[in-house]
Amino acid sequence: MSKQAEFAVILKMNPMFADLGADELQRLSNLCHTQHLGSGELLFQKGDPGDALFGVRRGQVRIETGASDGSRLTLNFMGPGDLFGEVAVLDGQNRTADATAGEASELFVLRRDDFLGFLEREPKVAIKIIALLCQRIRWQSERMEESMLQPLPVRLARRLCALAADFGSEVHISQEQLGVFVGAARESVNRQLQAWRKEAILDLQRGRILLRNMTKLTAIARNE
Amino acid sequence: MSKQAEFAVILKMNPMFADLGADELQRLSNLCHTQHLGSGELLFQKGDPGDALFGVRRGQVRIETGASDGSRLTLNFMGPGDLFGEVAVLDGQNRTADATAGEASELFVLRRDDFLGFLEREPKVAIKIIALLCQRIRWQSERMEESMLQPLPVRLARRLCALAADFGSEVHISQEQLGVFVGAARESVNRQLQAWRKEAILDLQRGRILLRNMTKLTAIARNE
DNA sequence: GGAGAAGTGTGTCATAAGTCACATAACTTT
DNA sequence: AAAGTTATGTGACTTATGACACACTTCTCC
Repeated sequence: MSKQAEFAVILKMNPMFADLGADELQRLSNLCHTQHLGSGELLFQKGDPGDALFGVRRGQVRIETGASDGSRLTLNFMGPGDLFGEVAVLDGQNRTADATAGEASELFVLRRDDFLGFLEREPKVAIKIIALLCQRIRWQSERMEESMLQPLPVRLARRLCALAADFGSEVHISQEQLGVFVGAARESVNRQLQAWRKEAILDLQRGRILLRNMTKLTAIARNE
Repeated sequence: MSKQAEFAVILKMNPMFADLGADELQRLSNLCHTQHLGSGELLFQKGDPGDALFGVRRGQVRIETGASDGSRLTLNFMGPGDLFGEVAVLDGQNRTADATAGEASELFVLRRDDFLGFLEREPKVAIKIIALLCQRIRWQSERMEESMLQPLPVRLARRLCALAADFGSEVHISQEQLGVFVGAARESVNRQLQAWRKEAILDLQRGRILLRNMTKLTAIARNE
């Protein structure tokens, strides 16, 4: 499979591009480049102009932010097939976090200029993108309002389910970071996790959470 | 001033269209129609296709939602110069609330089909709209996360400031509705308002709040 | 003008979750 | 292996806010 075809598949997996026709997708993929990163190498940092969209071909990229005390908090891991920077490439705003390679990686790169040129030549695609952004706005405003009003156990269960979808039943994250994710104090996170451990829903290790009973966890996430 | 020129001014006032050039704006305004509504007349209801964007030329339109118990909650008032349905016109999704005329009104109407045709002819405008939608997404995710984590007094002060910007120092809203707005219980809203009344920040009347000291209120909203 | 509805003011209580404080456990570095 | 650092576990306390209950006031409509 050609590089371009591989990129097209990644794009197609992303909701933002899922609606595009095969021909449109192919013309778009033709604009991509690739870039190699050594382990630990910086891809971009907070404040850089958002001049490209990236897809991970192999390796791993960590999206992290430097906390005020100098420590770093990981916001997300991007593995093969993941796409990031979709919004930046559309509006060109500065990056709001840093991205570094967790291991030697190869990325697909779609430059903003190329993408905008494409949209100008294909206004029908631009309109599809507009519709998708609108959906995202609606979805966001529904979810955010709802989600932040949910009690902590629900928010926590949802986050764990989301992480499980990406990493399987062994989630590698500290309770501190989990707290940042769900907007709660570390201690509260710990107490809830302990309660679930006693119910055999999960097991805890230093820096790791082992999900034992996803059925119960998703039930809690649904807040029934 | 022609009808179209009047509509162009309204569009220009909205962040979504503020970046458009005068020529683009003029071509867009030429697509508008007008529509008259009698007092109490229904403009659209929840579930209707979002097939147009509206601007209020004169009168008042209430955006409201039917609660499950049959009572109605007003989500917003749109007065002369206000624009609503911008998102619906872009993505065509169904309306999520009802709109009825609070008094005899005249509206500018920009139909979705006309607007999409315009975007197809002017891809540069489509790209500007995309950038604006992206901004809105970023803004939303920043604000929502931050906003819901703020204590009640801050959320309340922010909402009052926003209402003051639209209606001046005499805000006509029930404490119940205010509670819905900020996601809090009516009683909690009342207690906070009482505290502010004692500090001479505002005065309370049935269905009305009179803002006396915007300086203090905005200070609270900034959460300093 | 009387009845009922809608809006407001307040007391009491329960509870979720934050904060602080400290103990313990697990990794790292030298 | 000792020392230091980071992560986790837990108790005690505080606080904001929701829930319920009820009195009181102001509107609306026959």
